[in-house]
Amino acid sequence: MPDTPTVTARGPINRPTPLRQAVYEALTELIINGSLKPGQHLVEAELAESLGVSRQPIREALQRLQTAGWVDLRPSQGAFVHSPTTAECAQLLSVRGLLETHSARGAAQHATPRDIARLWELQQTGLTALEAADARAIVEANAALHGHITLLSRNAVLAELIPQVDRRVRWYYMPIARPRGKDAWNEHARIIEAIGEGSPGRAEELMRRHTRNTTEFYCRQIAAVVGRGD
Amino acid sequence: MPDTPTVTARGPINRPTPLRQAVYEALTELIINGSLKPGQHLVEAELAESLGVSRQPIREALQRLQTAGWVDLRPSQGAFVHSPTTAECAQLLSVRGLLETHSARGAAQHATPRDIARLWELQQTGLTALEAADARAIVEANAALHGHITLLSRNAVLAELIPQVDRRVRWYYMPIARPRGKDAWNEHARIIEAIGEGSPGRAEELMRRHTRNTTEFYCRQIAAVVGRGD
DNA sequence: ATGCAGAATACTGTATGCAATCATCGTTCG
DNA sequence: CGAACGATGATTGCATACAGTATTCTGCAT
Repeated sequence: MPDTPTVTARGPINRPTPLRQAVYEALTELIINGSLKPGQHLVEAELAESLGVSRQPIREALQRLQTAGWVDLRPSQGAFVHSPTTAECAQLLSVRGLLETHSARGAAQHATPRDIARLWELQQTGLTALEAADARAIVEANAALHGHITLLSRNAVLAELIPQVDRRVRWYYMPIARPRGKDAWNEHARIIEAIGEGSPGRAEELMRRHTRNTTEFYCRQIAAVVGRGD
Repeated sequence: MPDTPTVTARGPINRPTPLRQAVYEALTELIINGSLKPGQHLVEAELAESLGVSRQPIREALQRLQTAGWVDLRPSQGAFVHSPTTAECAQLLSVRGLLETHSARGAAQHATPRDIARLWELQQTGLTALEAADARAIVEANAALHGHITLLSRNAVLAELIPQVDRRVRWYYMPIARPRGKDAWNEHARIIEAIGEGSPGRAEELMRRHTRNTTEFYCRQIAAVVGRGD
């Protein structure tokens, strides 16, 4: 590996991680895993004590949580965990599909053989998780694969927008939806092939169909859940 | 008008506007109009004194400015006005086109005759500004028209994402680009017609071409500016 | 003259304190 | 008995104060 210099270019880490960022991540985690339920009133003092910090980092984290759509911040009333509506979730899914379709096109235009190899690795990780029927690992592998495709599109704006949308989608659907299973990963394989061939149009179309399938899959599950009065 | 209840539903305003929001808006304005230049180091204490508030509202506003892409916040170093690259701007344009295309489709599905009438009003405002050759008014009318189409799509996620992208685009291009002129407004008219007919596919395609034209128009101007070494 | 080491400075990150506002509950009047 | 009013407790909004870190300047050695 001649491209391994004397100092492996680790990211400019070692920056003292600001407390507010740790708080931000802690709170998103608490929201995603359901410790903080939708609509719940978040009291700054409680969070501060619970996390062992002062109110200031909490407040700064809440600002970012609001713009990311995790909480609603009402003046003089405080923060409330955002309650997504069914309509909003459908919108999230359609927008995510749109953005991912675009990123697949970009990936097909910019990917190097090395990138493709990495995609196949991630695909294999997903297949392994699929065999083990490890739902958590499947979701994670799926996010990793889609995330890497976005990265390959070399589009900073997409890379910034998609995670915001994607995390919210996953947060809402995780409790009620099961991963799609083998079909999805077959579609992944064909998308990777198209990207590897450098066929933007083909990759775009395949991704469009893939996200459409995913959207329909989830919408059916929602309809079932809502239908039985849950 | 039977839908006018005893209490006209004015938005639940009159909430004491938090200082942090005023600061947020003041800073975006300062960035857009160039008082704060890209790459400039924003010192909290200076901003605080300049705006006559303490550092706390400044810090909270900076958090939101970061997630909105206006500033880069480096740990232990402070806030710097974001410096957009040419590549990033092209990406912003393409993503905006993507989102607006989607919103045009949604608008065609949901718009009422009353909504259409409003669109024609906005169109007329734009034409008036065009005749008066008032660049500022043209840009504003354009934003108003596109914004209303987004609103008609009844898609909260789009309504949340597009302004973020759009404002950054306008910020970067305003100093170097002139409005497109009559062509753009002819395209607008045809888009409104398609929305009025309730033809999602047609509205989508027209908007796609419109945004593509706009993107190319701006990219040519950039190339010209960069080409002459400015 | 130049490169480096060390201290001084300036700024950010965090904590705490106080005033203003909102929600809740008990009371009183119609 | 119901509804409006007022007091009280809790919570947010803002300001100030202190600690930690990065940058810069100065002086010295090479």
